[in-house]
Amino acid sequence: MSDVDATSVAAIGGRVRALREAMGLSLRDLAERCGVSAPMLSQVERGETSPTLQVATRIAAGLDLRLSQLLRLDEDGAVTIVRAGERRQGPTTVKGHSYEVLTAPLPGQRAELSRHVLAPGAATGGPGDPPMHEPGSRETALVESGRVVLHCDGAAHDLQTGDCVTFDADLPHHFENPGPGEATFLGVVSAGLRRS
Amino acid sequence: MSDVDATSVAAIGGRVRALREAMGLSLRDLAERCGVSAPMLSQVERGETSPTLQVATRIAAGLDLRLSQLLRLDEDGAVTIVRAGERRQGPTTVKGHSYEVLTAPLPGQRAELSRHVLAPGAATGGPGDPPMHEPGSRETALVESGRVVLHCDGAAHDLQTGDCVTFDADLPHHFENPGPGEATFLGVVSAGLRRS
DNA sequence: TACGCCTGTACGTGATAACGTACGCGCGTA
DNA sequence: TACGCGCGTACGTTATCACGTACAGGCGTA
Repeated sequence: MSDVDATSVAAIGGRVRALREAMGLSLRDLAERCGVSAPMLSQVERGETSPTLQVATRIAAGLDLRLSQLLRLDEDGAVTIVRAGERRQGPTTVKGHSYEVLTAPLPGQRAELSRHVLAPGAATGGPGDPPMHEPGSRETALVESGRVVLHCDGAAHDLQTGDCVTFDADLPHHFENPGPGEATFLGVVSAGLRRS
Repeated sequence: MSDVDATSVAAIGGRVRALREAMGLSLRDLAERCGVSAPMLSQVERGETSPTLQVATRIAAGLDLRLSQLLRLDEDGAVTIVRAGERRQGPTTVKGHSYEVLTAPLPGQRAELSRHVLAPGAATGGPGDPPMHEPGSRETALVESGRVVLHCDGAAHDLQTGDCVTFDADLPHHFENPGPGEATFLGVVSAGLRRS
């Protein structure tokens, strides 16, 4: 049992005890309600053993909960906030293009949101760039201000402020700003087929 | 193992196999990712055994999920039917809230982008609303202007202009604008994970 | 003060989870 | 056609879950 697993098992155990006591039940009371023995419940509450999913489901039921609800009480990750000042700045490898990633770099992240700024005449890349996204990725871009041209798989698509485009991100693509003003757009990249 | 428990164990097993195959992984591939043996994974997927919480947590992690998310994919209530007479009239179903969907309503769309506007004091829904997204859905919201409070699964999260939040969209949630000014935010909803 | 009851935990035992090894099958290629 | 590889599952063994029984401690009451 690794440290992380141990923490998880112990956390749910403490939670079960807290909920049982809040309901004014003894170990034997809860045992009767959920069909799990009292000594087993004691071991679970003290973090001494990891119950099977089947037993854990019955314990949760005895507490008038679904198992997913019980687990959620001690999980992190259901809500993740990135404050305005915490955004990750992307490296500026191309002159006139800067971007920042707005979403957290977490495994549970299934869509990455980023904002790009293009100076007049600048582009996010070039025609020869290889695809930067895994197979099956899709991208949606929303032009917030200015004018942007999407080059995707050899074709050019002109986009005005407010326009929204979705395309296969695993094809060679880049954006450019024909000017005359600065252009900004939001990019939403969804994980490839392997991930969804 | 009672009938109900057997159904639950078998259900999650089928779900694990569906997700693993959708990710293009073999049993040995997933075994490496999550630190559970391949024969054990095979037994779990075939419903032959009930894994402990500790092992189930590791299996979920190998699928880039928290265990509660994995469980929710097969919980009752996953099928949501909106009867014709119950259809929510867009765009303004709640006073002071209006929104527009920015992405095209196409089958291949894996992230739906929408912009919401909330007048001071208005909300996108209420505490009693059922979850409107399928199990496994995730949502990202970027506050463009004003101040928004996300209520998700009973907890309130305060968001200022420029803040970005990602959360489990299959949990009961709604946004509200405490005022004093108008608030706008972009919403990105990623498709759920169900494969059957 | 002593007894009975309730409570949580220790312990022994049987059942089963979990692993490592090996097998069978199918497919691709030389 | 034969061989090697990848894949999923069978099987034996070990570790641990899960239970039943019993113990220890505390509390209330006669």
